[in-house]
Amino acid sequence: MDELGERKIKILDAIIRTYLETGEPVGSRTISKYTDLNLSSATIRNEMSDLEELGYIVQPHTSAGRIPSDKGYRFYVDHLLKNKDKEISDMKDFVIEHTERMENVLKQVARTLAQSTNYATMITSPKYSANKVKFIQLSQLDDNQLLAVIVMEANVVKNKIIPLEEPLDNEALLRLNVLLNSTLNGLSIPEINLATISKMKEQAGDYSDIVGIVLDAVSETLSQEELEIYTSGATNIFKYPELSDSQKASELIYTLEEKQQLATLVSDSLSDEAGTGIQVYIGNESPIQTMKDCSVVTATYELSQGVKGTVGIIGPKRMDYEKVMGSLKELTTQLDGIFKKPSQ
Amino acid sequence: MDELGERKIKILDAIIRTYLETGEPVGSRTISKYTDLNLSSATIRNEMSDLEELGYIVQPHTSAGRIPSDKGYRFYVDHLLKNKDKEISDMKDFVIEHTERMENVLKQVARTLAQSTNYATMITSPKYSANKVKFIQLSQLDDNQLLAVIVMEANVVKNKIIPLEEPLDNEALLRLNVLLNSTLNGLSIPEINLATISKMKEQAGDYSDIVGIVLDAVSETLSQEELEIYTSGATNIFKYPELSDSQKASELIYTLEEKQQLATLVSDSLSDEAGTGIQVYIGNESPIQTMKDCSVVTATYELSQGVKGTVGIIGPKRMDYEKVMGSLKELTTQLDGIFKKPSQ
DNA sequence: TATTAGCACTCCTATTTGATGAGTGCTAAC
DNA sequence: GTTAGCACTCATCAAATAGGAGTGCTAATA
Repeated sequence: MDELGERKIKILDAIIRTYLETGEPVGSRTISKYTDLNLSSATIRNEMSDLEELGYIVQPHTSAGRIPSDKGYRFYVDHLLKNKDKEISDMKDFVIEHTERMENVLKQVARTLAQSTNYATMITSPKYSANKVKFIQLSQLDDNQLLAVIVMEANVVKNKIIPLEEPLDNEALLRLNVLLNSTLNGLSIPEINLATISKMKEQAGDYSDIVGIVLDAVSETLSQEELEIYTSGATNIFKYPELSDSQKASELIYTLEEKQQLATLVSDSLSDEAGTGIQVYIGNESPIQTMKDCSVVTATYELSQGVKGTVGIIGPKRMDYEKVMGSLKELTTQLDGIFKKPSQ
Repeated sequence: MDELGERKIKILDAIIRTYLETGEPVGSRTISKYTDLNLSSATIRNEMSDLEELGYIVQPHTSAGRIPSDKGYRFYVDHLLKNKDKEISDMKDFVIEHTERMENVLKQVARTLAQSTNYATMITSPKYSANKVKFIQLSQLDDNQLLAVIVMEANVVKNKIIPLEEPLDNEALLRLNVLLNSTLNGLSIPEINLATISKMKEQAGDYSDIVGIVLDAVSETLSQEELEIYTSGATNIFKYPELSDSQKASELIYTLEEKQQLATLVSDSLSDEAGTGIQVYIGNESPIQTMKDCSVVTATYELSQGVKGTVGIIGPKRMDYEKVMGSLKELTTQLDGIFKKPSQ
């Protein structure tokens, strides 16, 4: 970091900012005019030569201007980005009806974010692992089907239909319901362990096998922990020529469409370290191979009680980091409010 | 149709089949050798000239071979396609776990179909409008929230959380449950009309306002009738050069990602006319503007009792119609079985 | 010593040119 | 009615060419 003098830093900053705008390699003459350093292009050339040797910029080919390397971007993001608190005004299109199902809210968030940033976006459903069981109910659907309804603290409702050999009588159903609720309510998923289960089976007496089936279904349902991922704006990548060739575009869009790989961005991002909850992956820093020519910025949004999700933006390396990080910060604070009301 | 003699038809057939394979304009010499007509290229040329005048084929430019026009493709699909009952063997990769939630099954179907055809695919959730209410249950979630669970005949479960001013006592809850079930069970959505509703409110007595809220919620939930559309294999279009340029690819993928426009393919397809339930849109025949360079083949799958959905394949005009239509026919019959088991 | 002007050099990009070849349309002969 | 022959068109490709942006180096300058 200190290997750079103040002047070199200014020049690097200028190079990167110019490149972010134009996407073209930037030459010494441009910098000479762009900055207020009042230096001739020749001097700039010397400095640029140094910067290249230090690995902050690279030349796509001899006699071309310079473009930032991953290291350059990294330096820019870490040290040069002024986190001027973005005018919040232009982010107010994040007014989202929060009466809808969560699924729709998340889709809408992804879409809005994609439209306002012109990058591809992703958002995951929140992880409820720390969430507690609030209410369980078994009902006799018909002679050989049982319906289990499970409600978690955050009002997330899950259903499971359980096939049955023969119908349960009313009394048994009642007993099971009481048993399930009294035992499981208030427990989070990791807290439902073998001991709890065997104790329940014991108490169920004649119906222990049914309890077994039900418990299996319940735990299966709960631990499904389906990390839903929603993406939007995949086609925005066509706005950036450096990502638009068939090969790259196809791979990238495929990754966004198939989604599983995106999950790797989540776990990393949830292990938040800095204060902001914002992570930036530049080029090969990303765990996803097909995104080596992209930058990915992820943020963690947190609802109540450790219920966390991830929202991310995928764009070219020369993305507008300032705007993106501002948008994400803004969004994550807003998301908090959106989920206050009951939703499925 | 009868404007074409037998020989012209044979030549048109040969042109189209050759073009489907190669994607290149096909010349008179190729046809002269390819067919068993034993005609010289010169004769073929004359015939091709006629075919062009009649609008079945076009020349991309002077001194290029001919490619089929939309009219040509249409003729091919309507008259030349031998519906040889495809060897079913190679379609057996449609083994799908049917224990999963329907949403996942549909996603999986779309994915599998995309992989096996190398085209983009879409599938809609089935329309349950003709489906009947099987079971309704209200439960007291906590002091000011009611949980409504509605199960339809096909075991589709819906939940709705209803905010409440003050808790209901147990007896009232019981009465409401009985009332709801006895009145609504067995009714399909269109059958729940104003008369039914006002009658229910009457019977509810003191709780008529609560019944109102519940009914609103129920009907809202039921009529949500969200036509979910799932797509897959969007990036397959990059396998066809004629669709791969940035502009077209971007528009197409956007349409597939945003999905609403795809709904227009559904309503049309549901108004089935031919016996097969398979519809083919060639180029501009499609209601979707961005698909003017594509062909779209849709099929209607029908579960029990008028519960219908649409599955479709989007590819280049020179798609393998035989294979595609075979796959769809095969798939729609198989889908029938897949949903037999309970699913959410 | 740091800066700058000047210049040769590199190499990307766009444009031109010409050769090639596939394919056609037409005419005349079979 | 069919075919051979031939002139013509036009996309495609490769090589050649010119232009220009930008560099690195050297020598002069403050």
